[in-house]
Amino acid sequence: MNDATNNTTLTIGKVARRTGIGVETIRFYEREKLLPEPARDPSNGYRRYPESTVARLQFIARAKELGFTLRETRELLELRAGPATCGTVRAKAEEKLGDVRRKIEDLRRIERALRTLAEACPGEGALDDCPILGALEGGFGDGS
Amino acid sequence: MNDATNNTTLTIGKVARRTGIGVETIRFYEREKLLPEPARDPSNGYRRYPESTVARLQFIARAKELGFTLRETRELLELRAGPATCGTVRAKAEEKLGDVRRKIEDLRRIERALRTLAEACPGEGALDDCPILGALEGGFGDGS
DNA sequence: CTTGACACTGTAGTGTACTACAGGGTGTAC
DNA sequence: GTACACCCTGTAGTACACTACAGTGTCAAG
Repeated sequence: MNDATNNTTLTIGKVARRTGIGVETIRFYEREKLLPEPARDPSNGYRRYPESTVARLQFIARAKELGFTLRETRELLELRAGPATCGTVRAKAEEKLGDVRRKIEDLRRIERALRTLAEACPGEGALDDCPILGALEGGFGDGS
Repeated sequence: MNDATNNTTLTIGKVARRTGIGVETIRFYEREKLLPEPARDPSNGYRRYPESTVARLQFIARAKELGFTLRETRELLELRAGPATCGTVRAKAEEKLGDVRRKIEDLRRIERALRTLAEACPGEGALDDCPILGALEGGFGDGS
């Protein structure tokens, strides 16, 4: 992450506009260790972010939308930056894989229920005429 | 959801133990309209929940883990209970389907990156020896 | 130089989602 | 009757994730 070969760095405001994440939130993420402290412009103390920060922040935003807490997101990001050995990375990656696969499976259930619902409601009609309106329930928790 | 034919109803504590969700949270969900108000035992005013409440609460818990806000969860649950016509249900269900599919796609990306990571780290070795440790980044936001 | 946007640090406040508690009532076993 | 678990309502507090603000410095255009 050294931009010595590429001089393009961004101020915090530029990063914010690029990502739709507020400057205050970006500084918050730095405090929470989701972002590394960026280099500073020596002449004014302003943060200078590498271009890669944009992708990192977009990852963080998406992870939040997928139900990951900030701590979990940080752990995902640290997989490549933290542990000392490859074996540790592998073990942690596989643990996270289990979480991710479960989320996918659950979302698939919701998708199926919603699709069934949409296909069962082709047009006009009272709700009483849609016998599959209970499709959303029973799709969960009981191992179907 | 009428238990006239099935007398089994549950007190709030039983529902809480069955679901792992606290009684106070259950009452909170009722206030937030995620749960309908249950019938009451006339002799003491206690809530009596139908058996189906357990599945409903498990759905709510899982939806939260999947990144749905309570409002979004409520909207999902209201798909079968709210709008007046089948056509409206269909339109809303399809809107939600879009959200769900995007979440699935994003999770798939994370899954792939994690799998790549795990497979690239077969055992011991310094992190510098894992050239794919950057797999997590760049997997997002750019439509790669 | 003036003006307005942008940046800084540190503190305070907001929204969401719970969670705990106070005070009091109910049920059951001993 | 006692003790304890359970229930009720309503209020207050906590955790998480931001978001706003105060006071001050910096930059760039006019």
